[in-house]
Amino acid sequence: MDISLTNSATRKKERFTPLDPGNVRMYVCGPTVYDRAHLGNARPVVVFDVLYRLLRHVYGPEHVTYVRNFTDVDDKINARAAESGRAIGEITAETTQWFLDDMGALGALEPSIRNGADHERAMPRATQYIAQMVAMIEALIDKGHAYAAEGHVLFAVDSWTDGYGRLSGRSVDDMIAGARVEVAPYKRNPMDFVLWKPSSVDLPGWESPWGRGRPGWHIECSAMAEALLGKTFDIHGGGNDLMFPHHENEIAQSCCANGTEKMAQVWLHNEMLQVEGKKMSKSLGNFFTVRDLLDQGVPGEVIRFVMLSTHYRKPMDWTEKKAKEARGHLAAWDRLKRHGLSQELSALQLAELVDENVIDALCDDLNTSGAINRLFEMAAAAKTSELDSRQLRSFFATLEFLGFKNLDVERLQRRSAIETAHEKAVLKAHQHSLIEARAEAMQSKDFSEVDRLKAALTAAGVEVRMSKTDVELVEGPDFDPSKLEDLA
RNA sequence: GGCGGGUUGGCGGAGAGGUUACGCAGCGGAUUGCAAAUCCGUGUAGACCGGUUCGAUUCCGGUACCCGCCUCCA
Repeated sequence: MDISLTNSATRKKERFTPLDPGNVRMYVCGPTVYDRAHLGNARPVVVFDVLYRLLRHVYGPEHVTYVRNFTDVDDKINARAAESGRAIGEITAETTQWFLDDMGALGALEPSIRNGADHERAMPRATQYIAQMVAMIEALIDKGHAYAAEGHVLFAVDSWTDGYGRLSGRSVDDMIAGARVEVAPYKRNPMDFVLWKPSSVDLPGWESPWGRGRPGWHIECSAMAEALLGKTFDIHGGGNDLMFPHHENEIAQSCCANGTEKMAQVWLHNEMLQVEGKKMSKSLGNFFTVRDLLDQGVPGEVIRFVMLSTHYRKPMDWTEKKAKEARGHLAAWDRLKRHGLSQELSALQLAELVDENVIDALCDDLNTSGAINRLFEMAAAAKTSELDSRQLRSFFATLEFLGFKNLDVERLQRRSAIETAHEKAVLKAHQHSLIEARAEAMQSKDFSEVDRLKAALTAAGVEVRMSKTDVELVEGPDFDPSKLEDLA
């Protein structure tokens, strides 16, 4: 069961061989916490969640470490605090929890250290690693890769011309030619980037050998990755817009400070997300967050399905139509589950029931759309099998493995759980009267009473499904129980 | 200007050098008191120009068009 992945560093699909199969280590760049995650932010989370699940399946959950940071020191956060008058810590804590809630709704597992636990440590906050950043910057200065100037510390790209630009396929000369970088007078080379910058009293800052200041962007990932995963680890992931400069700079910092050849063995980058064929942007008015969709009644599973239906290295287009189709598929599978499984699968069963063809698809450079196609095949076979058949159990185990646990896509539109329970009892009563009425009507051939009940139920937003032997009542999105009160 | 990705049937979207992708929609049928759900069947492809080959949508080269990044927006 070999995994192959397209390594951005070599631009080739390569067989994945962990440095230490006993501890496969992956780092994914997490959010800067100043606002709700938008849909584009969700893509790498979902993509790398699938990879995490695959690695756990192949190497064992206790042999995989997945780290994803929260960057909670950044000028965007400072700006947000300044304009809102709120405390920075309040903003970052709130936004961090939003992120966890929203990504959890998408079925994403929380990162963890090896044993599937220790989520807190696997989601490090930049502000908890300032000391490690300072130490790394000092090492860079000692080795001649960085210099202090006017309260700043800068990385000297000319000190590492062999390595700098290798990931993104640019040379320092090329970049200078079309440079749009800030040309600060204290920079030796215009491409030099900030490792540390001075903070005025009104900005967050930490004491350092270069005075009170704060870290530049990039250094937090280098420091946290080293602290939690070591100087060289297996996989580093993120959106492809991070390839330059963020990842390029991370590599420069880590390799030069640690004296290593590589920061990560494999670099993975997902393509960007579009909305209805266009880049998502505030100016086009097609910008929305994951929470916006959830609030509109689009469940996380639908978002996840749409995300996984496009390969991670291709642009992914979010469209209403795709969301609608995804909802339809999940709803059909939910019906299949209610009729096909008499009980939930145990955790023990889950791992062994995961379909090998789905695993094979994922092993082939994370071919998630191939995996979904396999799901359709499995569903077709499962449909015609007996109650609790292996096909059915395997199908739903595989769905759960892929992060689709709750297939009830209409649930967001319904009332709270307590109300739902009450509604179920009400519906049960109506279901019985409908069954009786129909039985009578079958004899008398007078269906007026059946039609009356059915019409009333439909008007109240209940879907009435009649089969030869049974009557099923399902609350639809517009279900309003009050409309059933005067129904006899 | 530099770097990278893409172009498949009405739509979405894969794999494979030669055999049905699949899904949605459409159409036909079965089932059904009606309606759902479900089942069966079915048409439509591979941007353009060359090359390699017995044979390419699949490999190689070129052209056109589209898109992203290089602007701390993932």
